[in-house]
Amino acid sequence: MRTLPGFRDFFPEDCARRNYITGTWRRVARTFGFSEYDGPTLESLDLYRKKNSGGEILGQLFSFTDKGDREVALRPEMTPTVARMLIAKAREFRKPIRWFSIAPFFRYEKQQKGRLREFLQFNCDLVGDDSPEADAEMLALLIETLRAFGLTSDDIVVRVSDRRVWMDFLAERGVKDEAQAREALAVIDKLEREPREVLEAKLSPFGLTLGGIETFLAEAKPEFFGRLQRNLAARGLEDFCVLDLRIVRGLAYYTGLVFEVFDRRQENRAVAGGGRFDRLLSDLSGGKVNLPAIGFGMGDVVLGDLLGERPDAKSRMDSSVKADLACDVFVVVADEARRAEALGVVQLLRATGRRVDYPLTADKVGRQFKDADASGAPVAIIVGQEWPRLRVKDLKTRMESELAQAALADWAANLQTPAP
RNA sequence: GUGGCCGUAGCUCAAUGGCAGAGCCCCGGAUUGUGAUUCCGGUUGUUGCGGGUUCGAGUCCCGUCGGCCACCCCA
Repeated sequence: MRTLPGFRDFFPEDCARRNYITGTWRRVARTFGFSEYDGPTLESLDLYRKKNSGGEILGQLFSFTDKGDREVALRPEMTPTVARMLIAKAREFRKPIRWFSIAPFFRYEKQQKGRLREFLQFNCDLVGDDSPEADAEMLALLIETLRAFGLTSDDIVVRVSDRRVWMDFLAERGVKDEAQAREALAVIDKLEREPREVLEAKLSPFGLTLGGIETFLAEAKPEFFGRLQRNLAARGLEDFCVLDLRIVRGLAYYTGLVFEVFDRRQENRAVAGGGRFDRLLSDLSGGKVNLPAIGFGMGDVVLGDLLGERPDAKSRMDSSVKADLACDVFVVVADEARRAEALGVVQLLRATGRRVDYPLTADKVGRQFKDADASGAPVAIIVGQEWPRLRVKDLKTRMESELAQAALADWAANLQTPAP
């Protein structure tokens, strides 16, 4: 009895880790004025077959026929869903639209490090503005999100490219047909991975040479990148980005800027990726809605691995996990005859919003302190013979003081608890 | 989907073809109102699963499932 391959159980500690990641995503997106939205987990298979996704995603769909004979698929990405939502109500929202979502996705592929069949993804989209400043704003959001986890420009890098640069390059060399250009881009996408001879062979049908492309890669100084860097420099974020025209990305709908985030040591897969899709909404709506858009996705799997590997980021995550799992107060029932009073104390503390644990049945005081320690509570309230006075024990310093029962509500209101 | 390596207690691992073990974790105890560390005791196994070879298989062979890595691609 175990989970299906690529699917996960979330024990409390795993859940706390997930809460840390999703909570950080949500917090940063909100600081950029983004609103949260969501869509259905299950979609019509047609949504992905309309060849807007393309690439491998179609082959990785978790799809089946439902009891009503509909062909359906668990969503493998958010962009088609958000595109449909935007098309449905495009006129209702003030532009540019700033939306984010945090949701589970499914892809049927062989699981390995950084790749599961169910994962969470943070999706951010900026719709209705095609300016380079909008591009920079999205990269800033991406970078700030990673910074919020304690990652620095020594840990990660955003490799930035632009498909328009390549389209111009190809057009100048006679590759003008769009389908052909797309095939050529697929070869360029493999520059890092395939041997030179194979690349040469694949490029020659387009009238291209590997040498020509390498020269272009080395010498090209596209104008867009300088503008992007100046915008990011004004925010102090310029160290996070490098121009890397080798990034092309597999999804078919990208039209301009494209980017992927990697750890500097290149030990993991891409942490996040995205780009500009200025024609997707128009294409999907048959021209009814014509809004440019840029977006990115960040998965929880590679990010989680990376956070565990970087000491600073890890200690940040660990302390959040600890705070998430801990109680605020442990009530010790030192005298079983005072259990009723102890329950009153528990009730009062909980009413103030404190997380409270206590022994459900009679237990030795020594055992109770052990449990108090394990509960993670920084402080214990001891209810016993001295009632209506209470003893307050700081579980770290082991110092005790006395508190009148009548003063308990005020004491609880002033209790400092670490932010989760 | 293709290839390589791996699969023993909840976890980390040990056991020449010859009685399946250790550490950690967990639970209980060390004269009844105070939790570090310590000491004592206890539970935990269809050796992933199914066949085969052998007097005898955790160990060798075949299959299968699962995991890791690479390819493919990407969050």
